[in-house]
Amino acid sequence: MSRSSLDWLPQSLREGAQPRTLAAGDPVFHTGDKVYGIIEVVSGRLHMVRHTIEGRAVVIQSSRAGELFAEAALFSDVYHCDGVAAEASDVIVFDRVPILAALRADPDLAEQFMARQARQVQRLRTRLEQRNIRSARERLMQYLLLAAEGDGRTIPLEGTLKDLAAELGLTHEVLYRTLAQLEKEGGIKRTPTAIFLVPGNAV
Amino acid sequence: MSRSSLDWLPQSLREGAQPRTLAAGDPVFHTGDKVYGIIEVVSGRLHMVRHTIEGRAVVIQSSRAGELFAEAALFSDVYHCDGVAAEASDVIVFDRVPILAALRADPDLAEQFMARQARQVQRLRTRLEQRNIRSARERLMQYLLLAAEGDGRTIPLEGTLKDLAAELGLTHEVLYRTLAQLEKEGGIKRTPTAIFLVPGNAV
DNA sequence: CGAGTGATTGACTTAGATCAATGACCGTGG
DNA sequence: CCACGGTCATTGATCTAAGTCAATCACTCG
Repeated sequence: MSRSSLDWLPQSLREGAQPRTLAAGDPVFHTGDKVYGIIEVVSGRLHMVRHTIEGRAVVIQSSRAGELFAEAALFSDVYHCDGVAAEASDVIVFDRVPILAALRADPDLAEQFMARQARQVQRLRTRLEQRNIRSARERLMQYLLLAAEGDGRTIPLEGTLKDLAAELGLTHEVLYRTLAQLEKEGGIKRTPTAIFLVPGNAV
Repeated sequence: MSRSSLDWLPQSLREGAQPRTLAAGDPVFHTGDKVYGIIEVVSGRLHMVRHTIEGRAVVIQSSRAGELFAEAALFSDVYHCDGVAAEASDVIVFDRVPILAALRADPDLAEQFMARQARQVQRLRTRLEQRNIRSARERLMQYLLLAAEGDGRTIPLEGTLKDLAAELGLTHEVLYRTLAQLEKEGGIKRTPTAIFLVPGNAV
């Protein structure tokens, strides 16, 4: 569904853009930096991170190959989060000014951009909703149900389980335990790269 | 800052719009309904609600006088949440089609709309970040610091404390206790309509 | 072959959820 | 005008699930 999701960016923009190669952990911007543009992820994975008062790092957004990163920053002066490469990644940097100009000039482009932002908002709302589920088990199940691919049973694992724990707002230990328990009870099956829901074992 | 935030909607759109008066609890749309348009809140307060598997209601967005409600739905076919009036409210309903047409026709309007959506995204991210703070006390403090008005000390209370508890993802009991404790320790002062931070008593 | 990290499991603690009860404060209808 | 049902605010007692600390094993990367 979002495989080649950037086809809509006009060729003229792609030409002025700059490719960069990042190693895992490389920063792409810091909180407070002036916004220079937005980033397309060609391969790998970028994370948007904030730090709580207690120093805990929070992954706020994760963009994978074919997705944009930090779109919302287009309309800000400075970044409000840190951006880092979660793994070795190739990206393309689009300068801010030409993008904004293109959005003004091309209503189709603008509409698509708005539609993406709207989806982004809805996804964030969904995540927020998830967080209102207190039970680790139910939270995880809710996530798995929503994250299941077309067949409704397969959840491919991008990144590590630790990342998943962070996204769910759980400690990794609790996630491991809950997964182990669900597996023992037959609700899910696991491989290193995916989780499978076993139909008929919901709750 | 967001007092008269809807001035940017062109007069032509306002003319075709329909006013409605809502009593507390009145629904404005249900999950799965076809999207008919977006809503401006003239007075009162609208809530976007979802229901978790366990039947708990989650307030996902709250729009107050002068704000738009369910903008993100413009680009969807059906609503993904329930919309209800949190209190007696006056609203104006803008039909979907003319809004979309106006956004295509007017680059300024489109740009402003995109900027709003971007802010929306950032606000949601901030809320998500808040949820990663586990301690009720720190979560509350973080909220108060961010929600403080210009003077950096006053947090006006819209709605009930129960609503605030829901927004923070805490039970109301815990919120009451935490507020009581903070007050006892001198970190905050309270009136029925506002909370005041006492400088020099952070953390 | 270490150093670093992820995955996993055990033991223990605690903060927040839950259950429960009370008083204040509506608004409303008789 | 007042009694009554409803909700909010508040506080106490108790419980439990998630967090925390800790140890082990398997990998991978240089």
